[in-house]
Amino acid sequence: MTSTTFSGEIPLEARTLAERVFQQLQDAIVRGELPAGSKITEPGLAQTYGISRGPLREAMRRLEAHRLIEREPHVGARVVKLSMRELLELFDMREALESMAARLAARHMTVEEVQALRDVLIAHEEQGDLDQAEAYYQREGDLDFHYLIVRGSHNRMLMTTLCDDLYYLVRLYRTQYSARGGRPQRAFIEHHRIVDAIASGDEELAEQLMRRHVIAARQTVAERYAMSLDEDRELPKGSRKALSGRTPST
Amino acid sequence: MTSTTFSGEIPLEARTLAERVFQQLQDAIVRGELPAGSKITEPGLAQTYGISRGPLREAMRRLEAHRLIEREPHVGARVVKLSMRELLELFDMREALESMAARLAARHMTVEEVQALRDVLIAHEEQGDLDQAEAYYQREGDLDFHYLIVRGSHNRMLMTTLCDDLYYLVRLYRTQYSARGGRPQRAFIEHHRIVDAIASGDEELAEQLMRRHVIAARQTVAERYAMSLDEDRELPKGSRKALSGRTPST
DNA sequence: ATTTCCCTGATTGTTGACAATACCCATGAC
DNA sequence: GTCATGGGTATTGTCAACAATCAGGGAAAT
Repeated sequence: MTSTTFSGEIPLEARTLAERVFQQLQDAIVRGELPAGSKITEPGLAQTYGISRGPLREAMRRLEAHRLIEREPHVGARVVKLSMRELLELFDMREALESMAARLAARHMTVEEVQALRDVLIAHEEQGDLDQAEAYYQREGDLDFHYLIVRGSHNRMLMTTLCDDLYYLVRLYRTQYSARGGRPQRAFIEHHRIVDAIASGDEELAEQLMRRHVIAARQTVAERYAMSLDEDRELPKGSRKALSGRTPST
Repeated sequence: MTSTTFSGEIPLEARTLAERVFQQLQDAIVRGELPAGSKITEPGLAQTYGISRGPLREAMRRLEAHRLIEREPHVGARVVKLSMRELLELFDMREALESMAARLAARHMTVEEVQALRDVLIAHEEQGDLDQAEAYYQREGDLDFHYLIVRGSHNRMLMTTLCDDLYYLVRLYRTQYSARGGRPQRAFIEHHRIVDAIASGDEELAEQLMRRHVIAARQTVAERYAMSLDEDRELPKGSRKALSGRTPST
């Protein structure tokens, strides 16, 4: 699979060069092929992708707007490097927006959409039992769950903000901190409760459950970070492998 | 005042052409000089601003990312036209993000920042009493209030999303529907209560008050819209002057 | 030895021209 | 009269070359 199949919108095989290279770069960044913090040089990338600098610069402008790269005039661009502070900020954004999405989903989702949501949950669990090491699908499956809820909100602005912006940052973070899905069983339970609330049309409950779900994930990340700092203090010269292994799925 | 003085970030006199024309276009769209729905042609704008199409296209790509224009490949771009549905979606986004901002502001704002907030409120009220017809400053003053709270959240991601994206859409809506600030006295009261909650560090209350504040504004818009539809039905051939006059300030 | 200055190389910003695509309107067939 | 079809024109997409700016290193002065 070359393209992500994630963005929901049909790729339409990208009618324009700038569009295509934008998607390719977005994917490359999120997958870690372009490492976080690495410098991006226009002639280099232009040659790599076999295009001119014109469309490339337009693609970079879009990446900049999506917060995936950072530019400084006359100096250059680098792949964004999420600090822990920014990661926690991201969780606050998700708490606000996804809880709203859950409320709207409880209000607007059709029975077919709710069924699709349950199907994803089931597939997600089977995948998790089947091959726990195959974290890639789990990660995507997890985001697919959240993604379906956001779509269920029937709020286009919310959809683009979350799916086109924030979720790519989430994936970038998971790549950057090599975060494989953690605390799966608890997340599964929470997912089920959220779906039930949505299915029963209980807006207030759906919002509240999603809010706590995101908060719990945020807290786990914060605690793991504090722990990694403690380890660093105990082993002052030790190689710091930040937040490796497992971080919570949401 | 050429530049908006609103975006908070120091303009730095825009080191690059693309940056400058982006800000100019952003301002022109929000102020209604480029009418909503009007087509944008690249050679035309390039000549208008005296630049080449290269930087112009980069600026347009940024405007597209900020949802101020809409592009279709090989066809062209037009200034976005906010439908009532999208406007209500915008209010949902604001409810989610600004209530979060208010909570974070109650947690993080310094006493100096709270004082600046009170100063803006006072100036806002004096302006409102002084010259009620001078709606421009009132509009900006109102947004400045919300803007300061968002800054007080000390969450950069929230700041850019609200101040760089959503608030420009709010201003565009106000221009598009020629919405002069309405229900001022009630909004004033609500603003004061929000500030008091923030000053006392009551996160829960600040969030809740801001949420209701946005919801009230949303509801007023929705009611006025329904009323305008009724008028249209009573006067079937009548010229429909959508939502003219007064819409709520927030 | 350290600091300052300048110079060189490379990268970014900008431009104008060329190619491809889509809209518009006129022409013709039914 | 209405609809399909074709060419002309304007606009968008892309490219390669030119100008402006910045980073790094070396030489000279203190």
